[in-house]
Amino acid sequence: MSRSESSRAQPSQLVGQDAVAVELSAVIVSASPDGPMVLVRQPDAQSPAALPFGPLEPFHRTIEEGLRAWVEELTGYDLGYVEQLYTFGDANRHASARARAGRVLSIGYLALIHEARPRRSQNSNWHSWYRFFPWEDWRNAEPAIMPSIRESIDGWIAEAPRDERKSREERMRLTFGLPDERWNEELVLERYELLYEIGLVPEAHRDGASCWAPREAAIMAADSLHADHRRILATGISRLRGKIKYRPVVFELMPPRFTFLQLQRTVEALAGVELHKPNFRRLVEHQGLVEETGAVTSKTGGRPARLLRFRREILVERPASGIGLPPLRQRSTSRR
Amino acid sequence: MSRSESSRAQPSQLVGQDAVAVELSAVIVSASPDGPMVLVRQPDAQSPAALPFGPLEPFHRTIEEGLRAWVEELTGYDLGYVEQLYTFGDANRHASARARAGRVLSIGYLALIHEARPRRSQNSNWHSWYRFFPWEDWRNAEPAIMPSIRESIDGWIAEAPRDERKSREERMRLTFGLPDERWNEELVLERYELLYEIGLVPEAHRDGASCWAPREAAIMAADSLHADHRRILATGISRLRGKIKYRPVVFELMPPRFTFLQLQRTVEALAGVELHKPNFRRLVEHQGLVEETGAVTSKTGGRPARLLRFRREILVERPASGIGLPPLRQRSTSRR
DNA sequence: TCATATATACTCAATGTTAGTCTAACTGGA
DNA sequence: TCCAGTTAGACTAACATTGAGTATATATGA
Repeated sequence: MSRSESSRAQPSQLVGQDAVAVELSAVIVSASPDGPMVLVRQPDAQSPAALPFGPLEPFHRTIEEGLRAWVEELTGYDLGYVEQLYTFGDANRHASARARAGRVLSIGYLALIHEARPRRSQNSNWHSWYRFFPWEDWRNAEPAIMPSIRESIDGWIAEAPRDERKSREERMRLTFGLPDERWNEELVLERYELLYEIGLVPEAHRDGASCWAPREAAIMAADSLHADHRRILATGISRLRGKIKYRPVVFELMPPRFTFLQLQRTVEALAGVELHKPNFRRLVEHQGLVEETGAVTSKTGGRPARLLRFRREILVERPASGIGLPPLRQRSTSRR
Repeated sequence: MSRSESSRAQPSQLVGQDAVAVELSAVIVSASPDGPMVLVRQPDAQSPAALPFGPLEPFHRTIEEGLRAWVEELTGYDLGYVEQLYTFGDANRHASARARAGRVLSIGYLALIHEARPRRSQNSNWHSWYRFFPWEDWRNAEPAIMPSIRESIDGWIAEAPRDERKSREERMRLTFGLPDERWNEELVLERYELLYEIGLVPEAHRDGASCWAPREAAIMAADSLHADHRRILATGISRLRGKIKYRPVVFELMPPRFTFLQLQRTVEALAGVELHKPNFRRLVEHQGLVEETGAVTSKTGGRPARLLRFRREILVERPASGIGLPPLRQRSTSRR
């Protein structure tokens, strides 16, 4: 910080800095009967699995257009709904940044599509996102991996220096909700970051972060991804789990016609929690999010279900309406 | 798009691209009795006013650290609460990008501070953010500038090609809430973008965008800012207005001790709408956001008010609790 | 035909919200 | 000293929303 203030603050001074590589990565989500899926590429057996990504090129008119172009080229998908997630730039979290001692900015995007269309590339595959975050699926019961996570975190808390112990306990309680707190499904990124810091995910060791846990402890069923792509994916899941509550984005994932239960199962799959059926129906009806097509389907097993369609008009009527998961509502804590 | 897929998808390919300049800009907000303030710099009489900004440098360990360093150097403020807003990269919205035909990425951050501390730099000044967005302050009445905005937009709608007319009308209704819809205070960015597209803000002409309105129509009391800084500011206001509803961020702007009414006035100033006093008090009390200090103050005019302090514990108890402005609650639209 | 599975409708208590009114405690000026 | 003005703070009734449960309808398949 030696140069004078005024000489640095001018836009023209921006030119001379070291080259920055900008990488665009896409969390492309779809919903299948088996749960929420994310598109992952593995160009060849040597490379690690990765989200579809590519560098921002000079001819891309906007960042989003650059992302769309890369996804189209790599996977054949023509994206519909797209939103920017976050720009990451930690030097040490990116292999190629470490290798060339430069900086890589990683701009993450979230895209939602109907899975129906065929994919072009042999290298792209849909995976349940719970493959990468097995501790995030609480639909049926506590995930099988939770006890071992809890045990590791308990160890990390126990070995804390005295002054840090309480804050570690609180961080565990906040993110993983244990033992007395409820599960907050939106804190996907916060949970991942905690596991990363402790060293329970393999990429923490790969990145050379100073970890509490030994590399051997970091097995975990969770597969890791190229660079910071698992972090970007966590950001995408967090964002989507939050957004379905106040914007009608689920419908980007639904087929043109669907039943109430299909819609509920999709929301549950995304949020990783189960919902109360009658209340869910009432909410969706009450908000004017759907309308009947008149058709019914008998493929559901029992009584035939009405087929619904999304009321696109709602987007201009009340764009703020969403699905409103009950579990996240605030508990009042009266403190008179 | 000519090179083969696999050769482009590797991280090592990121190196060779054209230099990208990365600019970090800060929307630094504080609350004064006169309303919400934002820190704006004007290095010299020739330069346009700008948010504090500077390039990302190789020695910045993270993007956020780079931002903090720039703000510290330019303004003397040591930022507390900071969050990333968005990364902008439209080629034509940035003067220096046009000048050198390269790309400028603009990463915007939002920072909240107590105004109390003195500022170091002569070039930095606090301005009400409504100076840059006079149409956003609906606390007392409809802003004085609204009629002329409405008139211009009406003209833009009237001159639309037939097939586009309806969508223009809906866009106006959504963003500016007229004539029948209610005002949605969160759509700051959407409103600004509409005004930009129509050509009612001077920077649209400066950027050479193809505008409906002639340059002369774009006077508007609103002062413009360097590059896309007014867009970044709009993003920051939108984010903050949304966030006070579900996170206790207002308290970052409050002094250590404050009265209920001070808190309410601050929230109102940020949101640009007025609130119902008894309900606001009940909400804040009920959420456990504050506790009494035991002290009172008589400086408020009438009956002495109790001085409150923020309960920091709430951050670990329920980080999701916020102030919850009534005007944005959803209206039910029953459609049985 | 009956068990079973799913779809859909209805109920009810608890809780939260909206929009008010009413009272309390201070200041400053007639 | 007393009253008008001003702000603080308590209370309430009407209404809407939510959480959790139960009951009924219409399919399939043994």
